[in-house]
Amino acid sequence: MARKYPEYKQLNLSGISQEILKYWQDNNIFEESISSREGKPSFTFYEGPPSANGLPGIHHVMARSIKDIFCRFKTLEGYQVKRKAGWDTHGLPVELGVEKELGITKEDIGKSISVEAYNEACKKAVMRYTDVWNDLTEKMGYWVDMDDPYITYKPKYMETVWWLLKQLWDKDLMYKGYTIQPYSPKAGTGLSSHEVNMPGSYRDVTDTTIIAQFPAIKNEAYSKTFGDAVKADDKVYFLAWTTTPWTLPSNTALTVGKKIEYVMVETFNMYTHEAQKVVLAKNLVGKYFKAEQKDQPQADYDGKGKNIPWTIVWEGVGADLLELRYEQLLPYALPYENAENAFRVISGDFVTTEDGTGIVHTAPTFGADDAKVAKEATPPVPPMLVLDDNENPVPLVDLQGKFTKHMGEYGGRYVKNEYYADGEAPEKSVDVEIAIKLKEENKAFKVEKYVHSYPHCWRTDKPILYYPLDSWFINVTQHKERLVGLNKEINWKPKSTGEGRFGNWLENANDWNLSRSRYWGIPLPIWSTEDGTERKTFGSVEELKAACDEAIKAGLMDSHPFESFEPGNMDEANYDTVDLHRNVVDQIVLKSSAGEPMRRESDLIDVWFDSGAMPYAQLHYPFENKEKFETQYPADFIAEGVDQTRGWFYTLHTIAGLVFDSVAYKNVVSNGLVLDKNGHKMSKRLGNAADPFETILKYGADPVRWYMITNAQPWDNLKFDLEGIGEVQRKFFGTLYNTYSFFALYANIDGFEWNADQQTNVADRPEIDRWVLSRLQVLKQNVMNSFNEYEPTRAGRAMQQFVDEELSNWYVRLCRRRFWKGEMSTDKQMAYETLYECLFTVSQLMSPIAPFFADWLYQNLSSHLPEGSKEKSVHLTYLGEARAELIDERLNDRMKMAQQLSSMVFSLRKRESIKVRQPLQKMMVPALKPETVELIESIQDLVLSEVNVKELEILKDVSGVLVKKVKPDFKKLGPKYGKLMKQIAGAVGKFDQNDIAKLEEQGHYHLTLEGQEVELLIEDVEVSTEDIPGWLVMTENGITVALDITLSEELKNEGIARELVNRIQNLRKDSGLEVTDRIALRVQKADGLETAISENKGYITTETLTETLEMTDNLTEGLEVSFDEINTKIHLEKV
RNA sequence: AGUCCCGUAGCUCAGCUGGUUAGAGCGCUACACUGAUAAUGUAGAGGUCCGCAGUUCAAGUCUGCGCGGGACUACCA
Repeated sequence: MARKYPEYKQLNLSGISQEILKYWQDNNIFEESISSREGKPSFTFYEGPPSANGLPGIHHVMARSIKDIFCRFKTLEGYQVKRKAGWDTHGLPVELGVEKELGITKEDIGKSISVEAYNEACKKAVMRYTDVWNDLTEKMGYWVDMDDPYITYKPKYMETVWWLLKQLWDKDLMYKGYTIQPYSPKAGTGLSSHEVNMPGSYRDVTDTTIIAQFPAIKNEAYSKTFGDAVKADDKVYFLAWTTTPWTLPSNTALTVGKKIEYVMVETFNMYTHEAQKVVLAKNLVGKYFKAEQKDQPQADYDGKGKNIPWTIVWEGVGADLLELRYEQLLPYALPYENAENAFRVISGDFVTTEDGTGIVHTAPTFGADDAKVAKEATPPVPPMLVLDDNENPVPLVDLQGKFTKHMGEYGGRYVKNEYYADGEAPEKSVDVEIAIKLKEENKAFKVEKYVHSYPHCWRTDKPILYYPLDSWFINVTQHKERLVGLNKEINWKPKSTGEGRFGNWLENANDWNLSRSRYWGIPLPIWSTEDGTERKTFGSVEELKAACDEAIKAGLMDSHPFESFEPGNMDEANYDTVDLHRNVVDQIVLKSSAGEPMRRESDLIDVWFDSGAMPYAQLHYPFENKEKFETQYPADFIAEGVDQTRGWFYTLHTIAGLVFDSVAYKNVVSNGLVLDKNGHKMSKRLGNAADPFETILKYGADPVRWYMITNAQPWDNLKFDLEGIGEVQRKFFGTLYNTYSFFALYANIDGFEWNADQQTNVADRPEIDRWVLSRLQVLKQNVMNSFNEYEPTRAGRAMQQFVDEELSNWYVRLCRRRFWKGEMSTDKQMAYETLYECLFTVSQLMSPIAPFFADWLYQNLSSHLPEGSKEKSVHLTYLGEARAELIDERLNDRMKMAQQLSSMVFSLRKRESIKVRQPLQKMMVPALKPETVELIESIQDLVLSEVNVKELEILKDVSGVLVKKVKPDFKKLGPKYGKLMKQIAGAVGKFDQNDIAKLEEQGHYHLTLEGQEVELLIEDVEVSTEDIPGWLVMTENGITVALDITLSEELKNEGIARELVNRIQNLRKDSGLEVTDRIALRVQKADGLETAISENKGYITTETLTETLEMTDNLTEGLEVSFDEINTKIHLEKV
């Protein structure tokens, strides 16, 4: 007989993944899953481009599973789901990698290596790991079109980015500014706020901190403010704290809070022991002065010890201190302009008295707040900018992070020891040296080590500097409201990320700093005249080419970089003649309206702009694909990690909002982190990172995906535990595999063949079939709803529950006999059809999450079907709607009852140690309500066969036999009686059998509680039975079961027969017989065995497929078996 | 400091619009079953549902205040 349904020896999920993957590749299943939906409504997904410059981790499997699930599901629903892969190719990580490889630094670029060669190296490096990524993509079963990915360094992509910038320019949303920015001297670039806020960039560091003493200048204002508190020869200092002593030479102001209370304290310097008076915030006094020493006579101080006396000699508020002046602390240099306005006390809102002294050291060149308050003061406080050799104003620290020559003995030294190459850092950092110097000069009030968190460059790992840089900005602030409004149209999963995290972020959004002073990226398409009075921006190669033509005519340029480019020709070959990177465009000198040369603004744009531009740039919009773009914008769905909230999610949203006044995506899933099993972050350093390839190879992609999706909601962090995958493998996939194997085994024996057109009528099938089909349709509804609501966890868990509990451990278990017995029959046919349908539907429903196994299952089920009635893959099938007409909730109630009754009988058997193989005569179930009676009648056969009992009697209400119990229905009574509820419950609890009888007879019961009349209705309570005197009884959830455990001879013999059958079956199996083999059986005689066999001969022989059964006295061969009190031997052979 | 998430059995997690014995799986113990067997059934042990206060007849569930864990944002002088 031909086997229609493949049978397997064991489940090998990893093998299945590989085998199915090959099948997909050989048959172009992915391509067909898209082409077969041509003309159907499209569902648009945008792939967030990974950078192929680094290796993928296990968290990528998580993120990509989520993406894949919804794309596959929508395909099943009939949508056409195009998904183009993409690569993020620009940016600092690539550059730094290349520098390291070539052994160069940023300074060498353009000198020892040409920009062109450097960019070429970057281009090569960036795609280095594409193979690894593609490999993972395939092995994990992520379907995305990798043959034609968008690549951000391609001319077409870059041209669209230029076009977008031009749109912003035309809307007057771009401007050049000068701001204090996070700057990484080692990387040689400013960092965007997203970069500074990358997870892990803030780190605890120990710095030398100084409370410096700024000597007050004794002028008119000074006398006016302090009056009698100060004497002519007093030394008075303002105390200000800094964690960055290297900024002290750049100090140009002190900032106080107007309303903060300040005091002047008369005391001694702890290092020089000189007498002095210091000013600081009043409520920080306790932090620096010991209470015991307060108001001790100054004259008693010995000038050495630590018990320094102190006395408050003046009190006031910040406003009193404004415009006081002080001597420059470290006079290395003066601001090149308006130096007379420096070294004053000014006010600022941000001053607090939480730490420090309540007076803030202000260095406008190295602090964003500092620059702001300095600018706002009247007159403005100048920043410490000095003139370099070219007469250009520069700060006292250069772009490498070194002090300039203006800094005397410190000139040329790095301001932080971390910036030195390994082993070259001096023992004392400049911070420490400055501290020593200040101590010696009586300008340090206190020096100490301090641990605080400080941002680090995410790539170089070195601390960042805040540094004044020229920059181009996108004016986001202006359209903040609109962006917030658009965000409300987006369906966020989870909601809180959108409303809370992302929403708050938008509301506080700052202008987007686009500038990056690097080489490998998309150049700003802005050309300026020397003095910056005229600027031009280009939104296409064509425009730029025209401008070049003009420049050449004017003699500003010799050669034409786009000589052979043909405007309007969209061929790849044409675009291959263009390169828009710095090595080319920096050579372009254009002509201003006055004939002056114009050069390009030297910065590149933030790479985040590249990725945020992908909806447009992947299609080379608007130069090509206009119609296609219309149908694919905005995205229906995107997904990335929650860490992208301020990354890709933000840039997509901002560009869409500012340029198109639209959302870029309608639904977004932001998934949480993948942590190790102890809840710690995975990192290569700690060695707790799981390798995605190893994991997939070992377990197969499906269990990994299934585990990740079902273990926790995607947006909760996942505690990734390999044992959890093992559990999924055993419990879910193992069970489903067993169910299929069971089906295949018997379907092949019986020659069952699925035929969609010749089905038995579902309505005619047995209760249990209709039940499981009803459950199946409920499952289908649940799963489809869950997927449509972007709740994959719910969908997965529902399937798991169905397969394990309902299909395998209830349906198949109860129906086993239907498959075993005898020849093919209608009932068998029905059982096969039912089980087939369940497996088939499950294969479809699970395919988004477990694409390989689902397809394997589907193909096993369908390979024998005639052409035209099957698809090549489950992923090409159409799911269709759930068949609501098959759902019958009452069936479900009945089945629940059956399960409960069975479990109760098992429990009773267990209590009396009567094994299930021993048949029992009778069980009784009391049922008071007619519905319950009906319910039990409908499932009694099921229960009886499950628990091996011969009859079930339903005890209708026979007073005296049953002991009843009554329980108030809180939901009904609560609202009616409110506070009396407790008393009612107490009274009802005390009802005896007579009270219950009375309530049941009359339908109501009168109670007087706390003087209040209570009329208790029968509907307000639940009456149940609790006991049947004289029987073995159990009660659970209001259902009672009684079991007759007396064993007649007949029952005993039947039990023995069953034991024997069991032993024979084991022997059959051990002898390696097929389940269909027929046997000749010989059994040695034993006490009590013969009658048992003769009474049950028919049963024994059919069960074991025995042709001849012989009882002998002396069986020499054969297996010894013993059970109950019987010892015998059995022997069988195949006939 | 602010915003958001989380806190239920040893572990991983359910618990809908408040309703009176708080659930599942894994793990553990014991017993059974075993022609699906890398399964399965039954029973047992294991919970002040983070704490406190409030609203309510009734709170794991709603509100407030704390505590603990996490993510993010700002600042970190």
